[in-house]
Amino acid sequence: MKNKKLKMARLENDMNQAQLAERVDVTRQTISLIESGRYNPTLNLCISICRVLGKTLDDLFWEEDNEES
Amino acid sequence: MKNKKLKMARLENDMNQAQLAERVDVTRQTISLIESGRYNPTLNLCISICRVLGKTLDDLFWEEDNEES
DNA sequence: ACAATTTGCAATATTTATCTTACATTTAGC
DNA sequence: GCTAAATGTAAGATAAATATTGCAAATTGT
Repeated sequence: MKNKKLKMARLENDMNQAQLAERVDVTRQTISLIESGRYNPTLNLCISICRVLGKTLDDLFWEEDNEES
Repeated sequence: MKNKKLKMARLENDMNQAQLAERVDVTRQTISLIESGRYNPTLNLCISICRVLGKTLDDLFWEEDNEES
């Protein structure tokens, strides 16, 4: 389950993975793996990402249990 | 920085730490340390907690940068 | 098509979240 | 005040998040 919202928010902010990674002080691979849904990131990292991208946790990391399927 | 919101949501649901821990499949200590702000939990754990307590990530784990001080 | 940039991905190493066990402290009922 | 339940906390072990390096694949602009 890829994290499309994160990728879109990043692109809205005109950043590539490397730039976002530097801003939140992780490696590019970490960002890549979060976007591809293969990492289970730390809350603090999620918050840092949200702050940089001007979003909230719900915006980027929350999914309603009743997402229209 | 304690997580008061989490503790309050837990009490609203009439649960003690042990019960919440069992529901989200971690140990009581993990819940205790998250509430006391000493743990940096995993996103998936945060989401599990939210689901059990009927809250969202923003409800329990987000703080506006401009919280009135 | 070519070159440059961006992204995906794999193996190994390091750090950190979480577990296990156990005990101390606080809180609530009686 | 006593007792039981709830919570705080600590040390060592384990699992998982993240780093590091390097290269391959995909994307973009020319």
